[in-house]
Amino acid sequence: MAEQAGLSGFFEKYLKKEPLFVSKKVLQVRYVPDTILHRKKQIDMLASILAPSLRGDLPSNVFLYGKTGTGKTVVTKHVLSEIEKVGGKANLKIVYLNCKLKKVADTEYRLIAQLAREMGAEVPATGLPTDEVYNIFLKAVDDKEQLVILALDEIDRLVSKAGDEILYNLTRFNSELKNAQISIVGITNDVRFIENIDSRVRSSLGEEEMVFPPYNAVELKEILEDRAKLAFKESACVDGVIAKCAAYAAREHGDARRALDLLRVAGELAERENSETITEQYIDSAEEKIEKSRIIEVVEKQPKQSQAVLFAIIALLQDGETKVETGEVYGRYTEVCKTVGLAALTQRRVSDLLAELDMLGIINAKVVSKGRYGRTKEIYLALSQQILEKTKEMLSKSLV
DNA sequence: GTCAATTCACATGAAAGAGACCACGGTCTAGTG
DNA sequence: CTAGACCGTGGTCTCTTTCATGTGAATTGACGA
Repeated sequence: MAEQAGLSGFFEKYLKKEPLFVSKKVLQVRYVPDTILHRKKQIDMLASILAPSLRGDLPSNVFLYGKTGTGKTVVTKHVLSEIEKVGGKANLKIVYLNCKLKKVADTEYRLIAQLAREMGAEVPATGLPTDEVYNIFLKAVDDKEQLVILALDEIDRLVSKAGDEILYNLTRFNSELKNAQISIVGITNDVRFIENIDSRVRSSLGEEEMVFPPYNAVELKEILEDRAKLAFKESACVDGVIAKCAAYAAREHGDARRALDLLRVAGELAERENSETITEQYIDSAEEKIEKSRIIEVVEKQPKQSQAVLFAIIALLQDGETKVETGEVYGRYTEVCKTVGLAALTQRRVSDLLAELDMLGIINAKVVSKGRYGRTKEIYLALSQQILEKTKEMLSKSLV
């Protein structure tokens, strides 16, 4: 009974309390703000490149470069939606696709299938030959006279998985279409992306190029202030909180997305603790929380084999070493497999799994040559002690 | 002492196989009028 | 007669294995000073 009273007391207090957030969605990744700060130049440029589409002329293909959280996606979405608004005529079709989305557009087949769906055709998830899907797509597009602007976000992911043939095919579309025309906006995080691409494709796809520089701390601060005004009730943020947030994110190559995440989580934490204001201390906890949940989530999603490899690494490193080598890991890994009842993979495969873990930022691996004693990867864990404990706990549970 | 050859312990690439999934078309089966 | 169940074929996708080739510097051994 006492517990219930406590609970209803809690709810009452919760209701009485004025929420910190006015609008949480302003801080979410998907949110496209009305005014985009510090990207005026890019917006103008992209707009002027794409403007011919309003008159029914084919715009040049564009390539946008920039690290994560530098506003590429936001700018693109913004410009495209403005174009859609102004040129609301039926002969302009705008498709935005994120190639990173698993199961949607991360292979050649899926991308084309998804595009075809966007154009109103029905395509099964699998089972058809790829060129068949191409035909369906072409037919759907060419159905009527129209201009299609294709925005492909994180296109580098697609190419790294599916090869650059697909880009070549995309550029070829226009010559096979009678009624419609297609213009492509490619967005990539990888600055060297275009260098590694077939030259035929390069010239036709990269007619125009734009680079998005990272935000610096001052710019980040202004962006955060702008959003915070909308997101929180007045005077929710203590002085210096936003600056700190910006500074944290600026350290990570000026990633605005991360800065916003940080602010949002800090707000949530503050709210949970019934704090009237967001103080700097919440930013610190938010930073840790984000990191922690990111790691745990990533590790959890790994396949069993990969988890076993990570487990082996952790086990080895807890034996007192600060670094381990591929060979040692493989040895330990086979033992882990034996005790857990998992079929052990070849060393070749494990080597790839290690590379993946490295990519995910869970371990740091660096190739070193030790002369006569061979060439190997030196592997360090990239986790703080606290996160490590949690990860290990999770792993041993999941591996049983 | 110097220099090129050797050697280690993997890294890195390419190709191909296995197994899960799925669409499509043909055949079989049972239910219906 | 027909709708639905049930194959077989042929396709994609992911994860692996197999086979090949690459690689950077410590070590070695030949050589000349």
